[in-house]
Amino acid sequence: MAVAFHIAQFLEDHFQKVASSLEGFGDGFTADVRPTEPRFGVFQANGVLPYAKKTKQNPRALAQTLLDALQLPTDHFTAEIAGPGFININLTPAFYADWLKTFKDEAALQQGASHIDEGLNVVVDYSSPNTAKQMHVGHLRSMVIGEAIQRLLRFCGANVTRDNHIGDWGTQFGILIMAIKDAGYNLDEEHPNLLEELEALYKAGTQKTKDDPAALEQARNELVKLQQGDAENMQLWEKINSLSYEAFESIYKLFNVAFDCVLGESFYRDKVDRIYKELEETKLSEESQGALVVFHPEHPRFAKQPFIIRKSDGATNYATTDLATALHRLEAFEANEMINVTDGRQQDHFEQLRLTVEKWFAAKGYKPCKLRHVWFGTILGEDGKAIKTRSGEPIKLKELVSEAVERAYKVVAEKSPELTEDEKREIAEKVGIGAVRYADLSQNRTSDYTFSWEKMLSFDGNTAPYLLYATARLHAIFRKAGLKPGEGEDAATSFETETELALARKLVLFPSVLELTLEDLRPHFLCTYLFELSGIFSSFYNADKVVTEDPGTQARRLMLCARTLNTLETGLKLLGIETLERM
RNA sequence: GGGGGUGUAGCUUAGUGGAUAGAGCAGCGGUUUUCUAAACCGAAGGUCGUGGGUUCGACUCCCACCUCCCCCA
Repeated sequence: MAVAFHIAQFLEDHFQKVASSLEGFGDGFTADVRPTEPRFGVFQANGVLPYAKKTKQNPRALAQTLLDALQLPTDHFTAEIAGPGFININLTPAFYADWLKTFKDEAALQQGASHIDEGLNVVVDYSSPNTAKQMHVGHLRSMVIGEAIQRLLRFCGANVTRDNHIGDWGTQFGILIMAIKDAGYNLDEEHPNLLEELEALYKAGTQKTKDDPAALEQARNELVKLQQGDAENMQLWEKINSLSYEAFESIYKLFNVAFDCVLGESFYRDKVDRIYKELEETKLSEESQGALVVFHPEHPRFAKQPFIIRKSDGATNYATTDLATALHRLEAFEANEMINVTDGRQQDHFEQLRLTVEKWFAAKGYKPCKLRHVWFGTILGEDGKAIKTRSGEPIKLKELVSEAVERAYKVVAEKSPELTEDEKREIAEKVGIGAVRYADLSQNRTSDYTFSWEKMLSFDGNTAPYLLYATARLHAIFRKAGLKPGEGEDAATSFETETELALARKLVLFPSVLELTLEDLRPHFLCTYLFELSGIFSSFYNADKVVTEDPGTQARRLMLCARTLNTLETGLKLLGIETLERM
């Protein structure tokens, strides 16, 4: 019999199948198999309890009936009834060995996971900065969480389009173009700090429009000219955008992020007429106080609170562009799912968008598409308020990264002075950026979290350095043994010690964690798992010597090390974190 | 005013209706002639914001209230 990748799923299916032909069980029964605490076993089926209650049967007797009928292969599973009617399932050392031999490397894990989201065409919209501005700490979470999510989906078999929806068509361009012209600023010259300078110009321009009504008028004129396609303003706008894109790329390179599709809001500006036409003809939109809006009568709030798709002055807005974007994604990518990764303040907007798109697509007979808003909380400073620099500006990502790398470098230089300068630099970069990234991903995305250099760069606790250290130690074992991971396992004897079994147990739970992480697109579940795995490995490492006299013992421990390393590296890769062989 | 989020140990936090609420930091006590001690082991620390309710079982679901954050007018 082939070894199941997702053991909990396999057991669930098996329980269900057996129960369906069993007296005492009927339609409402679900076995509810899930990982449990080590002291109870590997998995626990809780479903008998509520079912017995519902059908007025004795839960323990019912559990016994089910257990008798299961006929699980005893060399692989042991099961027993506990407490009021839980069924605890344990795995045998032989099963662990079989599973670990089957799912031996990243390709095998991916193969196992690939059916989870097979056939799903999903567009993930993340990062999405505005041009003419530098990326700052407010852009961190969307980029980091979005990247992790798209990697997870891809790993699990989805056909993913990574879409960076750039804010390149805002009203800020009126002021900016005015300021550029006033200052005689030449975009064709070399500007090492271009975006900083544009930001300064924009700031000065904004102030000017506040002080001087003539300037405000001028800014409006520049915007109108741009929107009408004035050659000079278009050229300025294009230049600003292309230079902004270059700056974004340098950040993406640091964070190892790339996109399949990079389109600005401007791309959709000739596509909004169709939106108006279709929403009007399907009677989803209506005029309200001069604006074109969509109400959702079935919704407690959006029955009254309008989704404004054309303002009373005729201007389009985010809603219009987002609707056009949804249509484009449906038609260009045949998307069945669209994911937007933004902060939680936009929940209303995306809920209205979702409702509108669902009704609109249905009315037009388009293929239905699931819109998901993956939102996240705020990054707080140590004072408990949204993080800022001392002067009150958001922290630039560029500066955040240099500080992270610099801080990591200091630690590396102190802890591992024997490494070459190049090695220290490389380690500092991976540890620094990995730390920032992991700090963000390891917490529930819907919570706000407190940013702390000390905590994220600490080598204790649920941090990137701790996980990276575990991978470095694993590499060291193989280096010392003169083997590659995966080699030297043939003579493996049966897992024996408590720490070996604990490690094996954790390793086979990887698929359950993938499933959990994917369900709500919450990467912190994967982080918690990797942290726990590292902890169990560290205990094992401390208790059980790998390179040892007995060939059978050494072989089986090498196998555990190779799988732990593979799981850690695969998991970290899914989070977008680069791993190390030494640190 | 309406809505959303949040509240768990001194601090930062995890927790899928399931058994005795888990971690990490800080503080306390141990472990190294042994594959990286950036580690490991142990003890201590909790009326899970408050009050009700549903349930065999509630940090988890429902209702009310309170705190802080945010969104919409």
